[in-house]
Amino acid sequence: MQDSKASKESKQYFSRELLSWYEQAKRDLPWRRHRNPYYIWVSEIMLQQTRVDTVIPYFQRFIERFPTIQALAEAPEEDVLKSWEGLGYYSRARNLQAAAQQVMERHGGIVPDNKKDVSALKGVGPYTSGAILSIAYNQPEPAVDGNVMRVLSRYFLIEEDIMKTGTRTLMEELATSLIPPGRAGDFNQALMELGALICTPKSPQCLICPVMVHCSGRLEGAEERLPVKSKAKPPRPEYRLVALVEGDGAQAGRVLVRRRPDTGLLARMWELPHIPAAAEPGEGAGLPDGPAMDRLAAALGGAGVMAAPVGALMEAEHTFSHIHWNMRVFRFHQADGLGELAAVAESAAAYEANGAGGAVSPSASDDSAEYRWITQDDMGELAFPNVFIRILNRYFSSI
DNA sequence: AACCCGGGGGT
DNA sequence: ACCCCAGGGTT
Repeated sequence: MQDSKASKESKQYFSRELLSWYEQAKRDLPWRRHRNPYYIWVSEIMLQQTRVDTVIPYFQRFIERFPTIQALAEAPEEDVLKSWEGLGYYSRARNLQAAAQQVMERHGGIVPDNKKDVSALKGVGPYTSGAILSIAYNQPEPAVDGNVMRVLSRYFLIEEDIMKTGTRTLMEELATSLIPPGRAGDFNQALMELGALICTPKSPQCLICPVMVHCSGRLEGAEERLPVKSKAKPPRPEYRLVALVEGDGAQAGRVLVRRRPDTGLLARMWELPHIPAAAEPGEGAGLPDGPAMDRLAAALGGAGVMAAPVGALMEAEHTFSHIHWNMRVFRFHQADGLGELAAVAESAAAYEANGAGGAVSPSASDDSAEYRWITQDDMGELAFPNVFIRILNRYFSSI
């Protein structure tokens, strides 16, 4: 094993000094105020890929709204998604509620305290199961996240690529061997706390680090170079045309939104209607405004909404880890006048005649999405990804 | 073990 | 522009 080079003394020193440092340095975080397994579970799900400072206000609102596992299990999914709005990775919210229902049905409303049952909860993987078992139940399970891999790779001078599965297994074994008897919860949190406060990705604060004198990475001058991490694939660009349709008549003052499908990217979130601009970047991305709006109008017509183009509104971007959306937003006005309807029908006909329709936009028959006309106030009840909140807020504040 | 999925904020 | 954040799930 890689860590066989590390002396027993070095490991004992590490665990002892780290724990001692944590006692006086630990932050006062909302989920640390009680040892409530539900709070710890919720916090660990929110903390997946998300910084502590971002999570704190979300955690407090979430616990106020869903104080118990039962309350969460019985809540409308819409409310749970709304409370997650802006945090990202929305499947975490849907999985968390599904898992709360699992806990109600299979475990009498009590977060299970064994690895098999905790790991079976939706959205709970190796890291989160270890975190729950150690922090909530003080069981000697490792909780290896990005912080822990950074700290361990530096202290023990581990050069393996942390993106590889085998490296995480190695880290889990090492982390387990470091847990002081009876102190699993504090020790795991201490590791992560050190990574968050001292052993940071860039410019680590080695001079105030409680374990500096035996840190192999520091002694080798390698702390800035570690951990070794292979680069991820760059996100692929996608170009999308977005419609902001202002309502007319009975819908005056409202904007058209739709709900995304039950599965896949941003599942069940609300958004402005949009269509792919082109298969090839450059072709449709540079489409002149007129043809772009014609294509959007035709797609809206396919969804049963007659709308006349007003003009370009703004551009927006949205980055996922694997996709980068380049969005051009166009303003439309709901058309119920005959003249406008004729114009829409004409552009739709031209669009279909060009044969551009089938591949890039839903036809009337298969666009089963749910559409709604909303006011700015209605945004308070529906969960939108941030990019659409930005667009909607810009629009509503401009009129 | 490799690969895919997936939002946002800090610097 | 780049980094990376208290990862999970599927194949």
